[in-house]
Amino acid sequence: MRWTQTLIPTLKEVPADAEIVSHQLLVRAGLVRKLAGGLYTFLPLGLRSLNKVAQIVREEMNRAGAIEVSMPCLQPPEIWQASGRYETMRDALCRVKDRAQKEWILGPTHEEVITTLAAGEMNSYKQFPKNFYQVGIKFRDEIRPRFGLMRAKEFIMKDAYSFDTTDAGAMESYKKMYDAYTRIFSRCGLQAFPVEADTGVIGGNHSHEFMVPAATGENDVVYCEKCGYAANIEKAISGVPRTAAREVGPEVEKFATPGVVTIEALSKAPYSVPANRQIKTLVYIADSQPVLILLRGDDQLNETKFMARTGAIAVRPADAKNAADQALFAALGAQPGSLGAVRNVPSDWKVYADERLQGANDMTTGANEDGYHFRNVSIERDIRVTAWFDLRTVTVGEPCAKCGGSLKIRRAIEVGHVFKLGTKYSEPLNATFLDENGQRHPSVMGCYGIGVTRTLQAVIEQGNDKDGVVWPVSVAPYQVCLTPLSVAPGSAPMELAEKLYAELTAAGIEVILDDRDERPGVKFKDSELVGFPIRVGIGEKSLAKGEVEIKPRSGAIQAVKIEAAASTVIEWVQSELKRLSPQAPVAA
RNA sequence: CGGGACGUGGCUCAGCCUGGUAGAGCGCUUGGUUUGGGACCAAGAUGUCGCAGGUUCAAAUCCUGUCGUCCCGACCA
Repeated sequence: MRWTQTLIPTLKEVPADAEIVSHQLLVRAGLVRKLAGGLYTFLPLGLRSLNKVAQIVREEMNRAGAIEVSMPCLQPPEIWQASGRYETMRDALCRVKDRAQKEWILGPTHEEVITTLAAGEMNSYKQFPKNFYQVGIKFRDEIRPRFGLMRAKEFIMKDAYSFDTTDAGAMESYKKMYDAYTRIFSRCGLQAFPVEADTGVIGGNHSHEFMVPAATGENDVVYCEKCGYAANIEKAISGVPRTAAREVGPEVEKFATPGVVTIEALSKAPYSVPANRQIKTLVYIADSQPVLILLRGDDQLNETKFMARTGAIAVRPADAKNAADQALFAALGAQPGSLGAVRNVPSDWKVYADERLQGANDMTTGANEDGYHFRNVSIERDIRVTAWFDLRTVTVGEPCAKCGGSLKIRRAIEVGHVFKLGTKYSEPLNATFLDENGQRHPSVMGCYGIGVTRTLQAVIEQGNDKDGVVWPVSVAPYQVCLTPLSVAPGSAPMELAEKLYAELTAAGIEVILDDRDERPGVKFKDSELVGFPIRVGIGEKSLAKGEVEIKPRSGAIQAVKIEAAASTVIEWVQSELKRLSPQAPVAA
């Protein structure tokens, strides 16, 4: 491709609406342009890189035995009602109406569609196992799209769905995808690692996310360097000890704490109750029902755990500023800051307590009377706890639950997610098969997603420097940029550039020839901004010495004899591709 | 949905407080000089100052509303 024949609108200045470096570079390097919030047009170079990620995904999915299909974006709401997600994912669904005012859903994911297909076509155990995948557009009504392609209203996703006859078979399918994902991200030059994850509204009972470490990521990952434990903070557990039991105190005692409405205030003089001897009482509304959540004063609630443990679909904290919620505080008898669960708790309210409080005594908590607290509280003696769960958020430095090592936390971008679904969709949508004995069973499913557009941006987020993008050769829009410093037809640099272009192209190398009549500085800066992995500089100066200049994007310029230029470039590209290919190939 | 910031030429921004002629740099067009790290000179084109009301003799500027964008939170595969 010649530079002048495509469209590469590079920008010197940082776009005002791009916050993180990968988003800035996507725009500055002329890869994408925004149409509206969360909606992007892919320009020629951006599309090339996107397609390369998609191609790597396809190759590895095929290698793992998955088969490609293509499903409609426009989906009937009926199948969403059947699975129950018409309600549970309601807020994330983009809905449209046709001329007859019939509602359609712009698919955010395709479990319902593929399961409907399987229900019709996969009726015998002899047809199993199968793993269907597609690469296509997904729609999410994101509350707040941000960071360019990272969280968009419309994006490209690879989604795969496996169907097995047994749980063990489903585990095997899961493992194949897990391995394929490892290979995919490795080939994209990404340092991605799997972590244990919550299953959210997708459902199922076993799940890993593939994370790319990045300060700008939207996820916190808890990990242990000693044993390799890693989990999304929404799921992570730790080995923190339970609250130390003390000698059982006397009766609960009320004491005045005028104006004290925070854990911190109570921990200071004259009260001096350490946060770890306080019980924090939160009022939540879970699926329209008020509940109390008890945590130790120095712990934070993990809402994802709360939802996962209780099965709640919609939860929110009661809001003292919300008139409707005031009735809840009135029922308890106090405002936030003086709440507790020792008395005044309506008998139909569930009280969930974090396991760290099990057996705790000599605790202090709100008295459900503004300006008063109780001390000498023994939680099992004085509080009606409906159920004990792990509800707290892990913090840095806590002991690993598996090995006792010190846990760390880092930010990361979620680029892939694998789920073992079980029969969550096959049962309601009647995806059943007959076994050898003529018995009908629901198929055992798994689902596996990769955010292709997000992966592309993650590659940039991980690969850049002050001059621009630093692409891995596997994902770069072009592998080589030929930069003749004179483009006059018939000039020596241009003649050689044309010759190298033909040779490299014939060898299967992807080349762009910068045939713009621009000054050298402009061409060098642009090639670095766009980030082509290798640049061949062809100017009168080096030609006079019988040489060209080969400059890897992240390495030093080297002078190479003209005769050796093409072979040097070819070898370099091939060795880079080999370096990015996974060490241990998986058998098909 | 709550909090905050911002909407001025294709891009980045100034001007607004204190109302009165719409500006700069980059980019673009033309000509010339340049030509190994984002050149220089000259000439030029490009704006209903997001939109709608209001105040005023007069509004980019003040007021109200609205739409959009970005950030934080909430929320979220």
